[in-house]
Amino acid sequence: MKKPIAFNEKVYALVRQIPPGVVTSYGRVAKMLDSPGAARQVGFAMSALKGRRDPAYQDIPWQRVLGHDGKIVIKGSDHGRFRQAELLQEEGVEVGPDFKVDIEVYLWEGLLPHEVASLLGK
DNA sequence: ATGTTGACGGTTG
DNA sequence: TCAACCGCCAACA
Repeated sequence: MKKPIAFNEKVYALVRQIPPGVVTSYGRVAKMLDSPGAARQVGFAMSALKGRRDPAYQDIPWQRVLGHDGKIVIKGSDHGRFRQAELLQEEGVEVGPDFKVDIEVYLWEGLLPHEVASLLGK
C-alpha cells in the first residue's frame, strides 16, 4: 500500500458520482471520505481542476459542490460564480439571486461508507 | 522538515 | 442577519 490514492483523487472520484440535478457540500464530501475536517481541502481539489487539461479531469461535475448552506462560495472572480450558477441551472437546479441553492431540496443523498470504499478500490 | 495556502465550516460578537 | 475569527488538513514550495 505504498501508493495510497491521493486525497484529491478520492475527491474527484466521489464528485464524479454526483448525479445531475442535485448538489452536495464540501464538508459532506470530506465526511464521506472519512476526513470530517478536510472541507477546505476538498475546495482546494476543486480549484486545482482549473489548471487541468487532461480530459480525465474535464468530466468532473464540480459545479454540484457548494458550501454547507447551499451557497456558491467561490472566491476570486465573480465570473467563476456566475459560471457555476449557469451550469447548475442548465441541469435543473434552481439558483437564487444571491447565488444560493435550496440544499434541502436539491441535496444529494450521498454514498454509504461501503460504497465509498468500493469506489476507491477498498 | 517546516511554513504557507485555500472554491470550508462552526462559533462568536 | 452579517462579518470576523479560528480550527481543520492535505498539497506544495
